[in-house]
Amino acid sequence: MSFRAKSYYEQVYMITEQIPEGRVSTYGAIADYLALGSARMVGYALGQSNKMNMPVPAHRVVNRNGELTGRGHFKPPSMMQKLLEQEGVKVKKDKVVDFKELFWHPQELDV
DNA sequence: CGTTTGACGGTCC
DNA sequence: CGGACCGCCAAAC
Repeated sequence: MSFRAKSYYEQVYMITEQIPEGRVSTYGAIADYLALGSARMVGYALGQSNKMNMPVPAHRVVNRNGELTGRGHFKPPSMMQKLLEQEGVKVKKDKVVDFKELFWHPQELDV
């Protein structure tokens, strides 16, 4: 996949939308794939995604530790965990269970 | 164009 | 285990 052309944010949105259901990715992984900014850029971009029309599954993006660090930005902070569990991702104490197994790297798109 | 702002990551203590 | 710091860098103001 070779996006480029759009702003850094849009690239983040597109990548995030490609995250398969029941899988999770990390800010760092996305930033690494884009090879542009750092994990902060991804988190910042996702923050804007809320206000956009595109239904970006931001709940599938967690930090490199598998923790739902961004849950505080959802309407009900518990929504993030709820959505994940609905997709089959078990969450315990704000952490994704078997995170490394469910971890999805954007690089999968190139393959 | 300088300053502020982050949903991170890693290190240090 | 958790708090303090620093580095990262695009976008909004």
